[in-house]
Amino acid sequence: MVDNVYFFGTATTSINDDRDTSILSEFGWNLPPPPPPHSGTSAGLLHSGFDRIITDSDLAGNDTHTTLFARENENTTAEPQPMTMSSSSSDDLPEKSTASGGSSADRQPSDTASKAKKKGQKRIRQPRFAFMTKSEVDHLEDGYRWRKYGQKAVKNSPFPRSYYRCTNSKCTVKKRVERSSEDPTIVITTYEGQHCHHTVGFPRGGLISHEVPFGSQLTPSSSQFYYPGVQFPQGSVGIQESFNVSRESGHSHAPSDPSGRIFTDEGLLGDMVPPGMRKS
DNA sequence: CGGATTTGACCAGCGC
DNA sequence: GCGCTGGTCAAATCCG
Repeated sequence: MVDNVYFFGTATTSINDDRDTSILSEFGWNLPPPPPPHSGTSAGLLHSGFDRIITDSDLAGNDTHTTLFARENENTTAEPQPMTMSSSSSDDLPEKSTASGGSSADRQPSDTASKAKKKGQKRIRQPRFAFMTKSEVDHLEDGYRWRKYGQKAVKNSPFPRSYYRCTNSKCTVKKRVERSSEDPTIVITTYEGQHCHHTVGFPRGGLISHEVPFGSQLTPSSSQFYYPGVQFPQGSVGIQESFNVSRESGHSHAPSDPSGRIFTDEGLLGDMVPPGMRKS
């Protein structure tokens, strides 16, 4: 597996205006799919089960936004969850929709959500994001650390599907990575769940995890976007600057937030690193 | 040696 | 009920 890459050091995408963030918030997510570093040209695929896809035209004004993403359609929700998550029984793949395969999770002692489910109850799925990127690399770096826990051959596709879990033990986020059978150059990444932490891996292998109290700002109703190491106020134009970090330097360009405050290195550190963890 | 990956087996949902 | 399929587990293996 490729070493984790600090997202700010690899971003090639920028989001430029309020409209962009409104589009993201339209999806009800505070964790927009991170733009992969290996972006290319966009593809026009929309898998069944997803309600829409964001295209370059949706993000007019962006210079290099080439990733398309969509939230899985929730119309098929079996049991809406009381708080913030809604479930979905549809799949993001072209083939028939299934809600199978979740049973194994019930065996996980740590998975209390699954534990709660008993016979006769459908597995409650967290909302999912899929986005497609033209890339030669299967597993796109997104700033988080993932552990691969499975790989399966997919029907009607010559390419296997890989299953990843967030390495943070408290984080239940999963993602699936597969190549499009229609266009092998397109990587389809599906995220399920939302990170409960900031995880920032640095190019040299360092890792900083910034825990966030569950439920405090993880809900779609929250006004926070989540990205590795930084929180984006919804509608903030600061998102753009936060992305505009050169790959070469791996350092921040001292972006400013909407109020004009400059994000110095210390400011970023202050946001990401508990004071006790900092090295001078 | 510890963590990550591989891979075969297992399980449950769904369609017929 | 049976077979197919997707999703997950877990032991074996790999790797830094």
